[in-house]
Amino acid sequence: MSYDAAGYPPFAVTVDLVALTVRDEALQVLLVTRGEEPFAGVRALPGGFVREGEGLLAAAERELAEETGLHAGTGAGRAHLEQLATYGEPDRDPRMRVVSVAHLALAPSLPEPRPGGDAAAAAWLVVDEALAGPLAFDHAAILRDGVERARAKLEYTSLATAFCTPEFTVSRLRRVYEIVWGTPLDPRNFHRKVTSTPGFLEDTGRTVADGPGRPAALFRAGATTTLHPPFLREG
Amino acid sequence: MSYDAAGYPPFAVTVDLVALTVRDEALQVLLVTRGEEPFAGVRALPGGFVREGEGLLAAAERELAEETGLHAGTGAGRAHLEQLATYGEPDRDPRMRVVSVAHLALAPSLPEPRPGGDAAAAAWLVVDEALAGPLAFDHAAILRDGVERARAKLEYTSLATAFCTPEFTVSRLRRVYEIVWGTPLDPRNFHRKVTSTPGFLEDTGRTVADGPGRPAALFRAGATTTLHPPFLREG
DNA sequence: AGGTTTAGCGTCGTAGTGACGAGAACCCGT
DNA sequence: ACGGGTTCTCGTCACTACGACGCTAAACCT
Repeated sequence: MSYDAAGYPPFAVTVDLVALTVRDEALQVLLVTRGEEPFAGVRALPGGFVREGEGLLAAAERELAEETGLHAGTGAGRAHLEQLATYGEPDRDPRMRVVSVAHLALAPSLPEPRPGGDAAAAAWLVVDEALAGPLAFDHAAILRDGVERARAKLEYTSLATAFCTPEFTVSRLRRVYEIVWGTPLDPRNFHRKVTSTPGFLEDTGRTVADGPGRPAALFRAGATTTLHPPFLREG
Repeated sequence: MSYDAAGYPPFAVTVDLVALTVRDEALQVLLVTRGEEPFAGVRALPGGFVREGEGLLAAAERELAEETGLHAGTGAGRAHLEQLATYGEPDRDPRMRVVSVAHLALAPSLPEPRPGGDAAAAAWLVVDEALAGPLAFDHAAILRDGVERARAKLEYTSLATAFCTPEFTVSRLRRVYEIVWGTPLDPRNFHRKVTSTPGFLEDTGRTVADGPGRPAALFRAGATTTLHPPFLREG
């Protein structure tokens, strides 16, 4: 035991980011490739040390901006950001005792990420493929927890709109649900559900024609954050 | 900035406990009275430093056992324990940079807590009264988050049984819901709901007579952890 | 014995939802 | 121009879940 003078063991505290988006009809996660040991060359969640005088959410916002250029909040070019869980098993990092506060970020489809920051090449990967391959540290478990959190929150919150651009159609929102949940949904029942939930969608009055078929009405995210009644999976 | 040789600022990491129980027809929380500055004499959530080589959940289990004698897990004399959230604003502790991983513990009604451990006198307090008075650090926010987590999880999990003894009646379970949610529930509809949800309750075949009225059937918690469909508040 | 209290079952009306039909409004190929 | 394909949107029907509430069963109390 090497407690310091203050009577407590020192820890390193990091934030890791589970940044999810819906791209190319698939749920994708932002991963970096590690440049140094341990796990050199292995993919990992983006993250970094929390700085002195910096809050946990602020550190996650900084990491998100460094890796993607996105800022937290709601609105155009903004991503949803929330704390996910904290991982601190003693042996999760072979170098030292690290406690990692994982955060979940949800964003609309983006162009390629900027490979800036201290991280190596960052790229969006399909979640299933990312979980099939090796991930550094306990990041596979963190990613699974993040995906499950996102899936669960689609049920009882309006969080799916965080995967959409500021204005979107009902079918685009339905594709988000289908892709994140991995199950097909009836377009007519889905339309009835989301349009009849008060405060979920806000009509812009305009329509867009995208490919064949009747043009769809354009909506914005409404003020409601929690869905009553919820929108449950697997009847 | 005083980064150490390894290139990261050192943090103290603690676990704090939001231990809830239903006692005397009220939702109560375990609080200690601080013996030293800062906040000497002020009530606080029980907690302490995470030790070297000790996991976060293990540290929470240790704190829970020290303060209440309860052990985590399911079954007789066991409490439900899960991670709640992590609080790490730079100024939350005036002495040093502390990141606190809060945990939520739910337990059946217990005798008075053991005042052992390094903490001062520990006692169960009604949650509303605890929130009315001053609490140390950001513990009021942590307590609010813990109570809200418990209320939300009663909706879609069988967690209410964690507030009950291993064998209990339907009306006892209903009282748990009513007390935690703070709303009265129709006994007949509640009875229909919980007995018709497969896997929620397991009949022991026995009954107990408690006060006036027809004896009630005794149940155990079933294998189901998630409720389908959920049991929603405020229709 | 009769009143009170709680447990447990049943009934009725309504909201929510899955399955599905059908018209509306666009695209495209001929 | 016109018909076929595609998607959006509204509607119908049956079934389930649930809130409100009546009623009987089985204990306790005086």
